[in-house]
Amino acid sequence: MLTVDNGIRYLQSTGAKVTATRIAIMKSLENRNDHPSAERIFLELKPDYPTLSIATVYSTAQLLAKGSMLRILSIDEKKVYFDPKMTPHGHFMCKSCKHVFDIPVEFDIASSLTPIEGISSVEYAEIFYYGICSKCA
Amino acid sequence: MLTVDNGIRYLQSTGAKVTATRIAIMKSLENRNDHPSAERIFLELKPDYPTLSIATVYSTAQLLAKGSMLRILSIDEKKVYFDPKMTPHGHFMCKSCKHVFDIPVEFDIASSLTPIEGISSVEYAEIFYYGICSKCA
DNA sequence: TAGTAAATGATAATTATTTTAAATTCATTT
DNA sequence: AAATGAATTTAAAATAATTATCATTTACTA
Repeated sequence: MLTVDNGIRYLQSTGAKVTATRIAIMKSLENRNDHPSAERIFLELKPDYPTLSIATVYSTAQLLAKGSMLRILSIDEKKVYFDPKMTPHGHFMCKSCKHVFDIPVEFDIASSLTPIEGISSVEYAEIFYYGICSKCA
Repeated sequence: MLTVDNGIRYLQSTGAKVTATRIAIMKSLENRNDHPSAERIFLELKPDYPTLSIATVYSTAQLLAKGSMLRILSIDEKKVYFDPKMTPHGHFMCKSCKHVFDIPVEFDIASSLTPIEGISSVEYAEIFYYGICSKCA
């Protein structure tokens, strides 16, 4: 789970530096169950961190994703969404308003994949559902 | 299934025009089991259709997707891939070489989703696996 | 086959993300 | 506590995929 504490431990374990900016980004991500874009994180932090650059949001997210503390969803062709909730679940995106909902999944997706010719290793899996949400219907 | 004949019937059924360009694009997509990008289709057709514009590739693909003759995969955050194989299956993408493999799926993904608060209708579902392919391992 | 709405093609515009290079900051050593 | 060196941040420019624009062409209907 992504918490500031876990994040700091992860950074230290890899020799990366624990900076105020990284802590701020991790803090804004911990305990969320929505799926913010890079810009949203950037805008939320901007008031308190006026010198924050959006490039740093992207690079920190990639760092956290590498440590499995964050998932970067390519559920939409336009932009990427971050998901700090690392327990297994799927996602539904409303094609109209682009809102992303969490979806419970009963089966273990990644290990539902039996060995297949040409594939060496599976890191993770995603289930994406697309449709229309109640508000947009 | 996307064939030129089915595509023409679909276009006619919606009142859309059956143009030489659209037929060419459908022809290049029918019977494929790879996952070409817009640029790939464009480059493949360019020699025979020198005036083809990539904008037309995109718009025709969207048209075909609307008629469920094609799926537009957002498996990668960088670009979109077209998949003319409409029988249910999942996809694996190698994070290194970006190659996309078809993956058989036993269960019916879209209907595995029980009614959920806030969701009105589910159009389709995707399972994406990410990892490393044998060539890149 | 003339009229008309739709499609095409070339190019410009848009936008998310990455790169670059200089400036800053962190962690460590003196 | 100051100095050092490497990693990080920032601001801006670069990149690249997709979409919008609009003049021209085309397909279909009457």
